[in-house]
Amino acid sequence: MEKNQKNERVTEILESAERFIRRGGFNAVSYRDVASDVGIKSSSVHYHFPHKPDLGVAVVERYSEKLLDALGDPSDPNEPVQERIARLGRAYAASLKEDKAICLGCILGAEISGLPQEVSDAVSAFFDRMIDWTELALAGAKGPTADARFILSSLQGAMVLAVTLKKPNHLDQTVRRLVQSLS
Amino acid sequence: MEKNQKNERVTEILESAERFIRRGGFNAVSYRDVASDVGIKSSSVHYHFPHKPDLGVAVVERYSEKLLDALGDPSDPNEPVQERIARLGRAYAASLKEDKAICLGCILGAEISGLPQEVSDAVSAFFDRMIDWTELALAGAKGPTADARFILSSLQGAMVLAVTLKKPNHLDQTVRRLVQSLS
DNA sequence: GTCTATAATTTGATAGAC
DNA sequence: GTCTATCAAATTATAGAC
Repeated sequence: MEKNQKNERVTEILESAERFIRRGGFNAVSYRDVASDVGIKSSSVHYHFPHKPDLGVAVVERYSEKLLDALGDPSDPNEPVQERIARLGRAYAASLKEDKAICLGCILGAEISGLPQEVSDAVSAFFDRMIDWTELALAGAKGPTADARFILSSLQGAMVLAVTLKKPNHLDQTVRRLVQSLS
Repeated sequence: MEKNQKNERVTEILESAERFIRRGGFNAVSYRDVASDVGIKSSSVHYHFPHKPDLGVAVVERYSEKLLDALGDPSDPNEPVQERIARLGRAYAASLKEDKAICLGCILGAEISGLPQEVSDAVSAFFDRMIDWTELALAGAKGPTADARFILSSLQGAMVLAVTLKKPNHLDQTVRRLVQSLS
């Protein structure tokens, strides 16, 4: 009953930090901004996350679990392969539209060589987990797009183009294209 | 003979700034870093580019012309469609391996909502030009991957995954996959 | 846990001499 | 064009009171 609520304040901080990062990258989040967003002082944020890489890693790990949780079981035998990949695409599309920002992994992946090591390691681990999920989802699927890395990186790129050109539909079209050529 | 060399110093500054941006994003470049990289003082950089958005826009525009120059004619009738797209892929792959950094458009596209307006406009214009080139290159090509935006965004995402997982080959594999399903 | 206060550094930017 | 000198603001981070 205590461990269950997982610390309310920490969650608020992580949610705020995630928003800032997803809009402008790791350098676009600051202790002051997060603090005033949450309604506390920056020193209080330092209490929970002493150094900035700590904050970054926690944001990535929380995001990773949230997303994989939402994706659910990749190998439900009652679900055709196409539907599994469509589900992956919908998860990205939903978060793109709700938050009007690209995937956390995508922006931090793009900045990877400028990140503190601990954070970049967490981002790599996130991608590894996404690849595992997608490989399971694909099972023995065939077709020109039937590759976990290809599907994932195409989705990442589609999000970048969607926000850059302000065409959120480009992501949906990409998902359709990827799914249709699976068999 | 004066206008031809286009100002040596300005070029050095832009090349340095491009390197910093491509490694860590727009906030990862600073007047001081660029200055010491080039061997001058930060105030001298301000002389050429008074405000940071000026620098950002100039970097993007130079990159855009450099890349489109390297790509050459998208509609040479002696060249099959597959070869045109393979050429596009090789251009990205070469710069990924040489500079060990992703495309400038990709990282700035990912950060787009955190950029100064002038810079984000320049990035959008860059993508528009790349889409134009690719549409011309595709002509009336058919196949599940025969779409300019799909190809471009898949390449962008492939670069992100390639640097994140430290697998530069992922980009080459993506190019192959995109090309093979064109007809 | 959160606050006030403060330190040390970095950043974008300007004034004025050469 | 480049320099020295300088600034105001922002940033990460810490010490200590409540």
